[in-house]
Amino acid sequence: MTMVRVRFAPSPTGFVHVGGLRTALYNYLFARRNNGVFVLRIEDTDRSRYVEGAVENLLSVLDWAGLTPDEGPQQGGKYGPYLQSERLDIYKHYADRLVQQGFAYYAFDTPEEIETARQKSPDPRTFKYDASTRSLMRNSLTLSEEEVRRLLAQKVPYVIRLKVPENRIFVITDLIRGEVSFHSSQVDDQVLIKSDGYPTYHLANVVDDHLMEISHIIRGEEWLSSVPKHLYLYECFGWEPPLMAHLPLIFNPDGSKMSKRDIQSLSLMPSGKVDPDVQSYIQAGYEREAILNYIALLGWSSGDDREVFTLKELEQIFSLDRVNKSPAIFDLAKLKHLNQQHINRMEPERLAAELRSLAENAGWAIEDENYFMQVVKLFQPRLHMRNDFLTLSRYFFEEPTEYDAETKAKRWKEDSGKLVLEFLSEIIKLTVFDKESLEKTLLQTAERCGVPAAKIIHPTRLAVTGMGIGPGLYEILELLGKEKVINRLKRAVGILG
RNA sequence: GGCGCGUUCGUCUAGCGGUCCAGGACACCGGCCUCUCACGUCGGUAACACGGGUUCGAGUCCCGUACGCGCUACCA
Repeated sequence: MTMVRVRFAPSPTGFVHVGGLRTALYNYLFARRNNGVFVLRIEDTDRSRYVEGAVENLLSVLDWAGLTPDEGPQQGGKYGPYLQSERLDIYKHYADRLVQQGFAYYAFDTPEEIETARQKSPDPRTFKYDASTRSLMRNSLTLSEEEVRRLLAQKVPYVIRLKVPENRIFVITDLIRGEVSFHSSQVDDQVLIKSDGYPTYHLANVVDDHLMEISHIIRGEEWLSSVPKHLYLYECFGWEPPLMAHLPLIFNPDGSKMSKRDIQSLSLMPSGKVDPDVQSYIQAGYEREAILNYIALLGWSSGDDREVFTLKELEQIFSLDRVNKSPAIFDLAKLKHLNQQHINRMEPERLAAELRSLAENAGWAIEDENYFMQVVKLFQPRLHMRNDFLTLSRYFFEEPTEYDAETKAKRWKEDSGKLVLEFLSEIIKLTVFDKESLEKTLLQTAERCGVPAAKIIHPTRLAVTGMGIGPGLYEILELLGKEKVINRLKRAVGILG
């Protein structure tokens, strides 16, 4: 059994796509599950699409996700370099080898000439540079040897094209889709080396996957159609192709492809579209584990009824044969649900640490660690997003300056001020200020005044927190402490009447 | 247009010929819990694209149609 080696091979286009992150995740999980190696290779062979900082961004997102490569531009490895732009001589070497062996040829046609040929062909829509047309073009198959030598010597721009044979059937056994076959008549003489000397994806990919000893290719379905070219390349080189698994695509809620252009700024789901940029979700405050968990579920399921998984758990149970074939639609509601689930299951200490840095970044001064911890515990079960903590728990750190108008209208009645003062006069006497005695005191006060407990509870909550929602009142009061509670009640009654 | 892939509740999915008048999750609706909001819990609405085969029996296998998506670049 040979070593499992997989790769994530993104091209740095400026941002990491949700689908790209899932591809990285699946590769990572497959490697971990099979004690294999996870390779990161940067496919930066398109100079026209070069984006400043794209590689750094990619690296930082992977790092954030915890999908650390075993080999890659940062960690190195014996199969490097891992940036294709640093491997140009390798591709050239292999392309030349194909030309020498007659599997590929030089083509000198300019884009304009090809366009002209297309227009003059019987059906411009189906025109291809292939076995049926290459004899009409300017290439080393139609030109004399001397002419070819002369053109090369004169540095006339050229590309190297793969000479795809006629009447062949290429069959792959995809790990997810089963057998898929293609007739060679539908594949064109793919450019291998562009006129700028850079390789195309197809050449670089095949060469690198072989040289880096990749055992399984796990990538998006958009690549399925180009597999025959790749298979033929492996054949020409005399190499064994890796096993392949083509993943279903991820779409917008309206069924369209997730595209960066669909999104204006950060607003999610403007019109049946969803932001494809992973960075947006990070910035929006989603939990790392929740995002990974969610995208893992887009195209894969565990087989039992469990859906909430940590990365570590996924590493144990992920398998390619539970990946399905049909495309998935990205659903923010489910992401949010999983986000809440992950916050809920987090170790309180860890959540506290996360929330503390969040709060401190927002300018909060946290003096009492233990107090902060108690507040966090109160809110953990009711946080859907960690950012909500800032608005929901603020009254624990500063006195409310405003009182929610809606709650005031609904809960603060004629007698509320009086009842709150009654309650206040009782709790002032308390020597033990815990939730049990507070509850007992409140209930007794209510009974003494002949009103339902709710008539005191709600106004008190509003007075102390400024809000109508939140954790249990007695827990809030206990945690705030006697002094603050007394001050706030007095102040609120003065303001609310 | 050509080629390829896909099609189970609104969404993610389970299902690998009978145990499926189709199960789970999100969302939605209702109940319980309860001082509120959540959490939790109980229940409800809701799907095998269509048409032919094969078979004693099809969501499950085959063919066709429709629809969707991908590829069809000197982009990946």
